[in-house]
Amino acid sequence: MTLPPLIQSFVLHFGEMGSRWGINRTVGQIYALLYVSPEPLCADEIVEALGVSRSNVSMSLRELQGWNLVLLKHQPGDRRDFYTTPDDVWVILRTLAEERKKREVDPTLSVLREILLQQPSGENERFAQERMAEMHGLIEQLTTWYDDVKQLDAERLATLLSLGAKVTKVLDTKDKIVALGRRRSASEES
Amino acid sequence: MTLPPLIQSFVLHFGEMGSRWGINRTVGQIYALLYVSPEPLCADEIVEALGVSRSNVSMSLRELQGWNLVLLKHQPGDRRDFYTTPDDVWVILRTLAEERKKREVDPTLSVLREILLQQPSGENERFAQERMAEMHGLIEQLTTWYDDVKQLDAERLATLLSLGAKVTKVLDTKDKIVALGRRRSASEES
DNA sequence: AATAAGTTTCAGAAATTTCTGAAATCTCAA
DNA sequence: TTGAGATTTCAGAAATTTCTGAAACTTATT
Repeated sequence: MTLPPLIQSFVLHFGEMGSRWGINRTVGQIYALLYVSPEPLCADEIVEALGVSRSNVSMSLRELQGWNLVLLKHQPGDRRDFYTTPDDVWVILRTLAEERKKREVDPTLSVLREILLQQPSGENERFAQERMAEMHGLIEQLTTWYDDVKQLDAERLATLLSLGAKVTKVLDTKDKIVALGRRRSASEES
Repeated sequence: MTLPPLIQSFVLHFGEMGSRWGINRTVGQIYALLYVSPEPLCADEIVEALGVSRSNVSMSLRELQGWNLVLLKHQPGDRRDFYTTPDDVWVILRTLAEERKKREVDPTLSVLREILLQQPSGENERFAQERMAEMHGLIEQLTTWYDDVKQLDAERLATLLSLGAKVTKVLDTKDKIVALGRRRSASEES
């Protein structure tokens, strides 16, 4: 691997982190490399930069495509495939969230649903089912919220984010105003 | 492994899922088992239930303790350690979020910060640093939001969740009311 | 201090995952 | 149709992770 030191640290870090997520080292490194490259890279350039085998790069790129984390570009008059990452970090975040949900949350949700349909035999199973129902409920709440929020355009999302917990303050204020309005119209009626 | 079928499916699923996260099969299975058990279990009961070695159970329990995902209980007059999971699913969620942040996000943030302090030499490094700054910015926004929101009590959190994207509607309404208020006081002034 | 009941550690075995090189396949152009 | 340039596949090698059994350790009790 022969990369500028600053880029190399980044790439190596993503390689390490890879294993904490479900992805492997090479996949992480390739992603990092593409992310910081000004121009799309072709497979051989990646081989060169990271010092791993051609076939490994091929398989890893395939996996990244499965995650929708890389884009394929073609240079006119060149038969090779060139790869980049989407350049808007928010887009990347959404994709990541979507894919992780698909792989990590949805399967669990469907296993839970299936089990909850069954008839428990015995007290232990009954109790277990109750616990699973709690878990199922929580996950469902979270995914509903997520499905809802992911529709928002970047701007509103940013507003919400920067407000953070202050949103509850706004909610409180609104309640007060509504209450005030009610009182007012009540007194007007009398 | 000799468990009621309904519980067995759940435990096995968590074992499988385990590997999609960073945790291994046994750790996942033990967690699932404890989660659905009405009473705390001791190590030997887990060995019995899952059919894995005693030492494996010991190491896995240790790892779960590292994640703060299990609680140690003692029965009076019994020297053995008994384990459970917290029973409030919201507590579990918070713990999970906290620990994953610590392991997956914080290290990246600190690597990024470190790299961003360095002086880029050459155009490629300059560009890479810019990209890293974008990533750093996004992560920082997210963690600030998270640090903020995690303070909320369960009730408010639930309200926020169930509102979902509707929060923005409330925000819009509030803006209108404020605007209205401004217009009113402006006309009073004139 | 000896013992007993329990837990942890750790070196190596077993299993799994990742990576490679060689061969197969694909695809466009002549 | 052939061939050159490129990508993909896949069987096995290499590396890593997980799991086990045996030994070491801890701590309460006699």
